[in-house]
Amino acid sequence: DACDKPLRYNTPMERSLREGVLYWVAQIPPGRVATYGQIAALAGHPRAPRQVGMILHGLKDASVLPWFRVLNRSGGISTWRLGFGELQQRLLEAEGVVFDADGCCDLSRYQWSSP
DNA sequence: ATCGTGACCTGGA
DNA sequence: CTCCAGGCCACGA
Repeated sequence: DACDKPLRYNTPMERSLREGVLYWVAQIPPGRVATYGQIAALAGHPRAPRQVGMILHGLKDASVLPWFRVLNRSGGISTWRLGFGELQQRLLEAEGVVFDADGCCDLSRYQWSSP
């Protein structure tokens, strides 16, 4: 597991969502990206992309999970306000992801599709 | 236990 | 294209 926080599962659905998010984010290969909505759908909660962000935000040990490969629907970074924007863009650029002047990358080129 | 907040997205106007 | 409403639920106080 990629999170050192004790897992409090109130319902099977929570278990599914949290574990699904951690699992699917870990599957994103270097140089590719996924969207919050995509991860939510893969985890079985197509209407809960917001919670994906919350779950990633709650990670204590973020180093073992490629959280930075998750972008918003326009291929942009949603973590500027939290101070992670610079880091996220730098990490992605180090993997070859190119951002345009608007701070977005071309999802048709970089978005990962699950096998 | 409740409550407010929020790394988001979709559909309709 | 923009704006708005509603969904969804983890998280921390």
